[in-house]
Amino acid sequence: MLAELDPLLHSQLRLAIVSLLMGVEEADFVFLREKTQATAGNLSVQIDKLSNANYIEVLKLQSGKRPRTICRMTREGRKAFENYVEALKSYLPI
Amino acid sequence: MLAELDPLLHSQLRLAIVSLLMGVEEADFVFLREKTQATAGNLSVQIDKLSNANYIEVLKLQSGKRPRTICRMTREGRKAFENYVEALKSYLPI
DNA sequence: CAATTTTGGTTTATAAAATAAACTATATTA
DNA sequence: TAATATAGTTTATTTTATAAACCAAAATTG
Repeated sequence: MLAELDPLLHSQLRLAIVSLLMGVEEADFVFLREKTQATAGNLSVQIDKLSNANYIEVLKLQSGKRPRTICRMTREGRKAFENYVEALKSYLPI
Repeated sequence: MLAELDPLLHSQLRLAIVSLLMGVEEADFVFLREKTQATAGNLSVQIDKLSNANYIEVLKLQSGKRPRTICRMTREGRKAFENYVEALKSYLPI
């Protein structure tokens, strides 16, 4: 009862990022910024943290065009999210 | 979609405190410390924050015996918790 | 086409939060 | 009665979140 809450996911912005990514194959920086309403700086930092933890995979494209940063969940990230959700349930009347 | 998460409740320890209090009429400091495994200092600080926000009501008894700090949810606190749970659902596959 | 603005970010500085360590006062025990 | 334990609070430290300042390339404008 009252399981540990993965601190990497227990943060509003990172949870939002992961929650969005769980629903799609992949999403880019601009999409995430618009959906989360975060500032670019904040989003950049949090994407890095998720990436360093290997919860998401980040591809930085530079194809003559403007840069494009594409994110997607890793298997490890999906597992972590599922664990987080289970852990959360121990706190909630669900 | 992706509702605001009340920062006062989106904290593992405070969420634990509130989650425990939601299940009972009242609980004292020692009970909360044992259940949450928090240090007394940390627990004390977080109880203060919840109390200052009027999410919980705190009674400090000094009846010749050792001190006894009793906490219980306020109506406002219950409402806040319910809102928080609803908001969380926008992030989760529930 | 040169200057300006916009886009898509990163880096760094600041503010806020969580947490533990140090401390206090009373009570209990040896 | 001296030592220890209990029930906390206060303060200092570490960590985290967040925004502001910055940068390079692309698009726009006059």
